[in-house]
Amino acid sequence: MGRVSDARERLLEAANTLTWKLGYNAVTVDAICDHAGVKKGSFYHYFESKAALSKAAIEDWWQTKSRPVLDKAFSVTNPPLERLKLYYAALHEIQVQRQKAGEQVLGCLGFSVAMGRDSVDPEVWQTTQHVLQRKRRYFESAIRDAADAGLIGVTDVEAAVQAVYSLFEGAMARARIQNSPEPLVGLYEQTLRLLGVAQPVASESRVA
Amino acid sequence: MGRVSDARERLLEAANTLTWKLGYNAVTVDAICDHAGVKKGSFYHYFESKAALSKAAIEDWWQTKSRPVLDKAFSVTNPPLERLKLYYAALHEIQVQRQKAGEQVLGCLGFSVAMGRDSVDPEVWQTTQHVLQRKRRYFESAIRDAADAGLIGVTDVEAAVQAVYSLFEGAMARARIQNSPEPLVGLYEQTLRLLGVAQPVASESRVA
DNA sequence: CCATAAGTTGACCAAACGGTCAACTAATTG
DNA sequence: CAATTAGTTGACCGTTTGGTCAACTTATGG
Repeated sequence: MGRVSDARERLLEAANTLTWKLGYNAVTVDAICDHAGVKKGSFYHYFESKAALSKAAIEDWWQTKSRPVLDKAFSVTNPPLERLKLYYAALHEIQVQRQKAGEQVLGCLGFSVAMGRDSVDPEVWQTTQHVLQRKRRYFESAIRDAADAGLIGVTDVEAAVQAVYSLFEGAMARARIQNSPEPLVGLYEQTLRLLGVAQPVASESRVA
Repeated sequence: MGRVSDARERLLEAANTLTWKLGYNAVTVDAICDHAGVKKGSFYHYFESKAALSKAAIEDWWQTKSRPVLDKAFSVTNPPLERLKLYYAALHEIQVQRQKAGEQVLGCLGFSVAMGRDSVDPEVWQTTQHVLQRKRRYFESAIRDAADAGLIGVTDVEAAVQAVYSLFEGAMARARIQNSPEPLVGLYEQTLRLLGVAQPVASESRVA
């Protein structure tokens, strides 16, 4: 009964687009409404508050944007290390496409919002934490699989997971800061180094 | 002539303390004034705008907080790789001390502000970019020195610098997000892996 | 000792903020 | 074809925002 509308979806999309670009605090309810072509009255018909919208938007982002890319790259049908390679390639491609289209390189939405911490609504922040955790598990499982298969030369697997994930998020964050996909180039090769995998062109190593 | 005052310094300090914690956008002029014990009228006696204060504060932060730590750790009297180790140890110690004091782990001020990009005043953002660049040069020079001394097993030094820096900033950012110094643990050992330096306990490596 | 420059104050402003609401419109379905 | 229900609208509210200002206070140096 009653009429139907996609205003809710448009609000979610607008919230993510703007938050990705500007961060949580800099995005106003008015701006989201303008971008979605929805009047403020309608906004509060769909969401209790700006924080409630943001929570739903981030969860939606994860389900519709992040997860599909992760699921595809980290499919267990791919060899463990190949999963990382595919994921890096996919993200690099996304950023390159954005740049070609004259848009900005924005890195990882969840990470950017999570960086806000105290200036972000606690529930929204918790949502980003949850999303980030789920993403990290893809890395963990791939690296554990690689370790089980004897593909990597690492004794402390947990430490390696942490390092690979830090390297990845650091590179993504720097890509945002520099507005360029450049920090993502060579990420896979560097990850192999962290994992103690010999490079295509082997290099000697000495004790410091 | 006229009277003297340290209000300017108090404003710089307050701006950095609050911005470090809350980010650029979430910090208000009123909050800075309250924290500094300065009335708003006085604020605009010293600074043209919030952006002007932030610019000056970040530059002050670099000169008084960041640089001294960097200069001490990256002193050329230390062996190249030891410089990185000392710097990581110093930062880790700072965060541990903060935690012990019941305060929050906040990572790198400049990086957090730079992540804001579009929501930050352009001149303020440029200032953080400049500071971040200067910090990165410390890494670069240490790693180049290590390469020249034949201490590392890496062919593409520039790529190694990028990776080490990404790993470092990623770990710092994650420490902020998790409110814990934990991601900084073992950073040096992981950096050695990136630089192709054999670990204390050597491990085999195979081709993937 | 007093002129003057430097510093301080609180009241004030327009704009922007998140949020509310009662009235209105239009599809759906019994 | 109602009656119901979901969706829409724009005016409105209190608060907070960055910023202004004229009047006031106080150390200093000539």
